[in-house]
Amino acid sequence: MNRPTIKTVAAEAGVSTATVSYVLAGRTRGQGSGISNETSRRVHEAAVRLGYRANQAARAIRTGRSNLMMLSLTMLSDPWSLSVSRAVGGAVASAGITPMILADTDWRLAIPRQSADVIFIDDAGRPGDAELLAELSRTNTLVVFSETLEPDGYDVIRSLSGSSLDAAMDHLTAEHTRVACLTPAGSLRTPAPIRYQAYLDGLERAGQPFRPELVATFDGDELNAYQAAVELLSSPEPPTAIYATSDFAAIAAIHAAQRLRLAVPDDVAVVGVGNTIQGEAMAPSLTSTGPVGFFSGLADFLVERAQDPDSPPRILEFPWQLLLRDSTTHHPQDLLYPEREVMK
Amino acid sequence: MNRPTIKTVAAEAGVSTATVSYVLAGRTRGQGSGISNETSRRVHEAAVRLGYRANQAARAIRTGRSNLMMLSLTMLSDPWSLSVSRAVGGAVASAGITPMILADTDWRLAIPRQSADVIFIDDAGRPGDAELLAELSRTNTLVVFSETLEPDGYDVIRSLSGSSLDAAMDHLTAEHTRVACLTPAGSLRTPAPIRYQAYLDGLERAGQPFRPELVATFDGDELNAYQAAVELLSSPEPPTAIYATSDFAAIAAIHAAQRLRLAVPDDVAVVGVGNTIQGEAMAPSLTSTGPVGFFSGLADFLVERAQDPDSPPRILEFPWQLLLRDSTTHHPQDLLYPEREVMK
DNA sequence: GTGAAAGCGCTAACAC
DNA sequence: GTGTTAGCGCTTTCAC
Repeated sequence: MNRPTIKTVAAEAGVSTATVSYVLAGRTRGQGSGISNETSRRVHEAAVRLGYRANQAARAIRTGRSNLMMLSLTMLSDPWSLSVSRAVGGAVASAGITPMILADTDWRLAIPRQSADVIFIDDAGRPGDAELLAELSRTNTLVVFSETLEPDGYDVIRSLSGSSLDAAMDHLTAEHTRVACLTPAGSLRTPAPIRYQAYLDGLERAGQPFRPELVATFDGDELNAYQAAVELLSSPEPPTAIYATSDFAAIAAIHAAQRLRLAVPDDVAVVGVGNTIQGEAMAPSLTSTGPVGFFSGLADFLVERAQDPDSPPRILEFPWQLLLRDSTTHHPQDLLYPEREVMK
Repeated sequence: MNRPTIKTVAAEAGVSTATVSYVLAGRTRGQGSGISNETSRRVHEAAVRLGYRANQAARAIRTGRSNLMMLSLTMLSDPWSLSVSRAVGGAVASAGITPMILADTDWRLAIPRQSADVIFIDDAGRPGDAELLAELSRTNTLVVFSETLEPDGYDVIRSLSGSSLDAAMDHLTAEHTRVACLTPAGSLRTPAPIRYQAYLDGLERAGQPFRPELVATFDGDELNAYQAAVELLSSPEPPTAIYATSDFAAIAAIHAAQRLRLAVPDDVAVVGVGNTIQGEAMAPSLTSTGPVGFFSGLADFLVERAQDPDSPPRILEFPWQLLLRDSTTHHPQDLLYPEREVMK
């Protein structure tokens, strides 16, 4: 399967490799001058006849651009990841960029082995990540989603969840005295991640005690979240409300409740975090807090960055809102609790 | 951000580029001879100090191998796609191959622009695909999932659903006289895809009439499937059983039923196709038909093919079984209806 | 044990 | 209008 090269095509068309390169790049050469229609036609014909397709690696080495965008998505099954993929897929279409997903892989190990014009990283929060990212950004164009990092050679995408998480907790504690939390096991570290901290703060604001038995943790994906929720809801004194630190966990909690024949929201109210389309579309629709315009904003920024790698690193912030839906209230209102506007 | 090259490292370590290449490849040079420990140490130190990382494009152009596996997954949100991703992620780990997902994109357009050591294509059935794949396989190593294509320069992965789909329909028609079908809109073409044909055949075998109003179609993903199922189940004379041509559609149908306060399986029984982990884990667990050992078998084969691109194209077939679970029967049995063994 | 050098396929000055 | 040519960063043969 000896692949035809630009040389083969040049020979076949009876022109030089340079001409082939120019013709196939669709460029008119030099200024003022161009390539004759006759030559162009011959080259195209030869290329088609031979089944020629440019070697991307060779092009990349020469131009320094791969026209690749890499999305490192740590948990692909998370609806959040799927939303990112979908939004990016739409945004890149016209830009000649191909988005590739690096799934369920630790970017800390994988990035050094790959390259792309721009790399999006969806989880950077571990100790040491700041240094590692600064180091990697010397040789890669990085866009990092993080609620805590500051730009340092790389861009930071941030969604300001702060007071909307508080609003979510207040929404629950206003009517419930047994509010549980469903969160990844890693959340219990100190200092607590912002989403979990909001749970602790919310209880305190409401003057409610912290009960360890109301904190359910899980490792990994929705199946484990589901099992954790089943256990939580099967306990002797089950919660009447669940604050889940992600939409997918909240969705798993609702499925768990339905499995146990508990009515949502009557027997148990559920709120998520992230405001995903999946939560919005499920039944009952999921009350959640999330950034507005986040996915399309992220996608547009990634495309912009892929095309202009050298402009100074930026920070992009998205305001969050609490969106009340059927999983916490029977009478869906169009009420939003708008966050102060912090878009920049 | 001038990236250090092998040259930079060579200068820093006071050796030649060839030596650097050998040291960093971890190879002992020539036969018998080797690289002195001292030199090796100096090179490694220099590489670390400079933050050197090999340019993959340059390596690819030289060796003809990218160590990349491309998974073209047409509908990423489909649990089937996630299972493929997960299985492959596990299988490649030790082989030094990085799997990249090309999501929600038409491979017919995208493949010519990219390259990888091996490319997996998950939907090839359109007219003209056979020719296009044969053409592409001249310059790519392809593994194609298809129930109809034959190997032709590329490998074919096939799951033999045939009689297990019949078993699924027989399972429904044995107890139901209003069996609906939930399937993508594209299925209605002639000739009918095998999964939809099995519905038609099943009705006929049972001597039941075909009722157009019991065929619900949808475009795209689970949200649309969900809506189609809601409509179907809200109709004046709703079905008492649904044959969905995929697990994700079946899962959407169960959610739709739950939304409408219909009990599964009492008010409506549901079977899926594909036997995904999501269907197995949901509540009620989903009766489905699917290949056994498919995902791990596919993943292993992809890795094998990535490492040995030149052995003759193969066809890999996986037998299907009907797995009875809670979405069609109240007393989950461990009964399997084993397909005749056709594994090769 | 190590270095020199060729060349992978492509692009972009520059020459004519 | 088109051809020549110098590399991009890397691997690998061959010479020392």
